[in-house]
Amino acid sequence: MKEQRRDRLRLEISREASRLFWEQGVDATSGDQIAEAVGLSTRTIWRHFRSKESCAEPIVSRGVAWEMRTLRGWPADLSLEEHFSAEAIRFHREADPVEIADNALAMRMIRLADTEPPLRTAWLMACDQVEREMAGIIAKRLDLPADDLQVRLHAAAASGALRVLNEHIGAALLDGEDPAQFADAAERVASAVRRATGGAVGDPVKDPIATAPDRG
Amino acid sequence: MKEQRRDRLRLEISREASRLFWEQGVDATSGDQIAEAVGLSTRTIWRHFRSKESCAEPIVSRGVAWEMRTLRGWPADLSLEEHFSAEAIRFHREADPVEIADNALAMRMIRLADTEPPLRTAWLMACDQVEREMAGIIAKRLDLPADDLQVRLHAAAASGALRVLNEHIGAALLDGEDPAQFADAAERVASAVRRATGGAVGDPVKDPIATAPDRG
DNA sequence: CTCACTCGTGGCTTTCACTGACATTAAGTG
DNA sequence: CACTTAATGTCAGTGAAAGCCACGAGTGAG
Repeated sequence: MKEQRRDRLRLEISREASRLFWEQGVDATSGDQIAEAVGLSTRTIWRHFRSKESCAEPIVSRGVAWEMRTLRGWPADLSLEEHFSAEAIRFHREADPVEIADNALAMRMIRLADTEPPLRTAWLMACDQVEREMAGIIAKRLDLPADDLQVRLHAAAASGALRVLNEHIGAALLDGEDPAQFADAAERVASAVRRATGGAVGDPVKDPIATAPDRG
Repeated sequence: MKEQRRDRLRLEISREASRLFWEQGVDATSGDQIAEAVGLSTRTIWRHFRSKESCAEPIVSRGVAWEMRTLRGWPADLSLEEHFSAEAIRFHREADPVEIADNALAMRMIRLADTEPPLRTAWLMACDQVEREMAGIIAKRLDLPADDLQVRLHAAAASGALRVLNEHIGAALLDGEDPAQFADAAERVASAVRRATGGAVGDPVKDPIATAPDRG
């Protein structure tokens, strides 16, 4: 089965499962219900997900997908603040409605994770993946091996901060707070990462062609 | 049932479960086996633990119990380096054999968590608890509410760093590395926390009676 | 002491998440 | 069209977890 098609199906299942989890809770949602909602047999659900809770993983991962994509494309000659702000502006222009809907669903799952232990494990596992990927990005940026202890410490601290910000902003938005209040989310993430890594991650690692603007 | 008695029983179950997990793997260990090893009925096991994997949680938590106790007793007028080093020395003098055995078991579980996803979730959940408690400690120290965003960011970054150090040192010890190599573990933890919080957590928050020694 | 009451536990039973083995279908290829 | 292959469906398990009821040990009141 094509990787792409497989992932799309997993995402489709995850959307329905997340919706049901949100509407009636995790415990009250059975594998049969998920299967029926997607229009597949129950057996097929278990072929694509090893557990009921993990059905939420693809949607939950999408909650940090933008951050990860942005980090992966972080040019060596830009500060984190510069890059994140620019990408955030670009995102607001090119926002894909499907991605926005998935994001809202992801926020709900992360919020649910506050009270539903099985979902919290899914969220923490997703953040664990983020941490591993971030270790790779930081390692490349600092020109160190990916399993270097210092790199792992930076990755853990930075991804921990990223997780807290995601939980905080998501919860606030679900509580009906004004989204404009988080227009500076990119700067907040950047400064949190910079602080969590003691300044080791955040600066340009290569001289830009032109002089960089000051960062205060 | 008395809190204390209940916790002791949970710990007893956890010891046996962890031993079986280590000896024969998580999948190969059944709830019945755990029950038989402790001398309780299977039904009672499920009354005390919501899942098979979570049977490892109390032992896993003990892997960070010393750090948490030490943090809880961190006097306002000492730096983290000073306090941790002093406590580490004290621990080496007063080491309780039972605690040492539990610690070894905990290290094995954390190592197992590398390859067994269900145990990894248990480890991450334990670290999540550590983070929450650390948030309380940091909040008190900085005289801020426990749900303050900055406090949560510090707690996440600090507990993430603590987790990585635990994984790193535990794995090294299990691989037979010389324990003397980690004699400076306390300083490493302290400096990692200090760095992960941008220096916000680590300094004394109250003038000591006498002048504090320098910290380099 | 003893009756009543609570609480932790054991055994039996059920539910349901999840798996293995095999049948079936759909799509591609000659 | 027959043949292959991959994806899904069907059905009968397995085992983790929960419901239910009963037992026995403690405890306090009378």
